[in-house]
Amino acid sequence: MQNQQVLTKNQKIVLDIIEKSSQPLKAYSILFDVKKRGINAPLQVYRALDKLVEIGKIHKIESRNSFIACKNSKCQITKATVFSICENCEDVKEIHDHKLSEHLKHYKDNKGMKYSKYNLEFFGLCKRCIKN
Amino acid sequence: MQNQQVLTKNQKIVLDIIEKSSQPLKAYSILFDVKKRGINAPLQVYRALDKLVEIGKIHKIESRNSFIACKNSKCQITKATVFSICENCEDVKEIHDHKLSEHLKHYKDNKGMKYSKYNLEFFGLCKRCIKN
DNA sequence: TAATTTTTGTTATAATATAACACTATGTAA
DNA sequence: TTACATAGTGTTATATTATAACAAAAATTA
Repeated sequence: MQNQQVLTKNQKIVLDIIEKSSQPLKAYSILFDVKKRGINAPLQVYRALDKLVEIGKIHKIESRNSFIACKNSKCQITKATVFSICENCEDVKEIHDHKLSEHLKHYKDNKGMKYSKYNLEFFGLCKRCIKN
Repeated sequence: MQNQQVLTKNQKIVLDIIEKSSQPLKAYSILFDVKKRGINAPLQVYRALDKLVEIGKIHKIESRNSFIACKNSKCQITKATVFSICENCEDVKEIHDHKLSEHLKHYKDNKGMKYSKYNLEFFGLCKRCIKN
């Protein structure tokens, strides 16, 4: 199972930083944080990020160029992601909605495409930001 | 109606390039193309792109940092976009699926978020690339 | 062991996007 | 018409995001 794969030193360091953050982090902010742990160059971060995305430990929030840990350790959702993003405070949460996933997973168009992956981002205002 | 808004010179030039392309274009490739028409700097392109996205004439493909014209001139879909992307040939198409849009439009989570927008990108292989 | 693959570290650079400022055009309202 | 506000322009500089290329080290495999 790829999700149980052994991580290398750099991959662990980067994952650790991301998992400790409740919110998505940007590559260069990760770089800043990991400099004290011996990672010096952007490429070292990007390589770790690529791998972590590939094995489903983290996801990329495409519209924000940032990375968030996948809390759902059991199911390897590397291929089907749904996020909610508050456009005011930039709070991001991963959504796990069975009905929605089923709907998307089984989506077929009439163009003969074979889908293997999707990414959905909802934008709006979170509870807190609606009030203020 | 904002979709019938009068466009400025730069906005028209940029939109024209994007509409003539069947595939999404990147900002700097647009810049290259419009240099002969008097647009010299990235910012001029990005400003036009921002506006065109805002009024729904074009959409940004977030995972590709590229821009595609909205063919659907009647409905101003600035807020609800669905794309299919071939990971081999990078062919991108906008999907208009009533059932899917309805489903997404009415999606509610239990977090109290108020959604105003979404973007969905499906990835896979197109008909042609499956064969080859 | 040797061969192969993966990861690392490093420097340099490419690609994507915005800040700041002065100026111009356009719209609006007295 | 004038004044004011708003939106767009042109420009230079710079910030941010991401990858190419190469040599060396580590891990894997046969």
